[in-house]
Amino acid sequence: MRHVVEWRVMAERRGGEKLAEFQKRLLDWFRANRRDLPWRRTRNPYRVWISEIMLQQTRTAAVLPYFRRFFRAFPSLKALARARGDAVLRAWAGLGYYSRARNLHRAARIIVREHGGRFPETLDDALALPGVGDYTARAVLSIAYGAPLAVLDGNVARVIARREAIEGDPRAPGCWKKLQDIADRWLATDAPGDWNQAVMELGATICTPRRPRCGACPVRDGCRALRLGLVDRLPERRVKPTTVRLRIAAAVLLDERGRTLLVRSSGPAKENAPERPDDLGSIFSRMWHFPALVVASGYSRSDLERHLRAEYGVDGARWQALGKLRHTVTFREITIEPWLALTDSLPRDGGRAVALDHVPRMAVSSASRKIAIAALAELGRDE
DNA sequence: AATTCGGGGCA
DNA sequence: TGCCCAGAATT
Repeated sequence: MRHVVEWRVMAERRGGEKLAEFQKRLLDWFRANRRDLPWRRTRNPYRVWISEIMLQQTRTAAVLPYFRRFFRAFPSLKALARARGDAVLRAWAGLGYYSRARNLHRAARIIVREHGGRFPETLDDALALPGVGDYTARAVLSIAYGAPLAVLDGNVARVIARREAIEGDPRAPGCWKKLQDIADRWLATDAPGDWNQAVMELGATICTPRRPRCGACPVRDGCRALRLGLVDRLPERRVKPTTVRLRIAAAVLLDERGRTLLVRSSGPAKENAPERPDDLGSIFSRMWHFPALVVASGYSRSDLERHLRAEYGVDGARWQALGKLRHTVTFREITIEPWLALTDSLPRDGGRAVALDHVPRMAVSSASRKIAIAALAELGRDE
């Protein structure tokens, strides 16, 4: 028993030494090789915050010119808070994800109003700001204030998945949690900001998604993926079934009282039957939907007319094509071609007649909602 | 849990 | 073309 306890203590000490050595090697490498980026010149929380928002899903090279320009236009958090919304958006134009700019502006005003113009220092206060999620809050607080918080982003996830040979899709909720736990354990608490940046820098420049440069890696000792020959297979690619492209024609019938026809597809032949990609019922979430037909690219309106007559015994007069809609559901990418058709009467059975302007508020799939809104918009234009 | 939001680099 | 990226908000 005594031996077991001693062995455990020894193992933990060895683990601790290994961790400390790993941390030192990576930090030394980072401090010697860090890129000289404009947001690394001070620890000004405003500067760090702006850079982290801009860097969300965006490459460093793309951010550089925008950061300089943005910072010239809005040199301080208070200047940003005072600015007009359209001025902020102008400075953001071309960078993409424009809700980032809107949230940034809103958050600046909140910070001035509620935090005396200084980026908040606690995790909860930071997370309460619009546009600040788990990653950004931890990044700003650790880099600007030295808070002991480990970040987890795409780079860190990849480094951890390789070093610890973690299998599974990193973005799956369970796996992400496990990765965050490891990131927390790894954190060099005496230099959280440098540590976080070091791991991300490693992922961005050495431990890259494809063709990582393991020969140049400062911490290749202790990398399980490298030892097991799994570097090219980790992290696991996200399982994304090949998308099926599908074209659907849908009819928005309209009688004189402003009512339209909704129908419901019969379910699959049997429970747990493999789902066919062109199963209308599943496309519309097995809810009420407009009469629709899977069509080829060269179909004509008469195909849709024939379908309506055969299935529901209804004829349309005065057809009008509405704009094409795109709808994505899991592994399907659907182009919907909605048609508006005036009719004298709706069928008594085989479906239900409801007011068209009521459809968007009904329990229908988002595809049906989009179609109804497009039809209503078209009708509104005529008036 | 899945989708949306953008633009660019790279194989 | 498809994938990936210093993610967050919404439904």
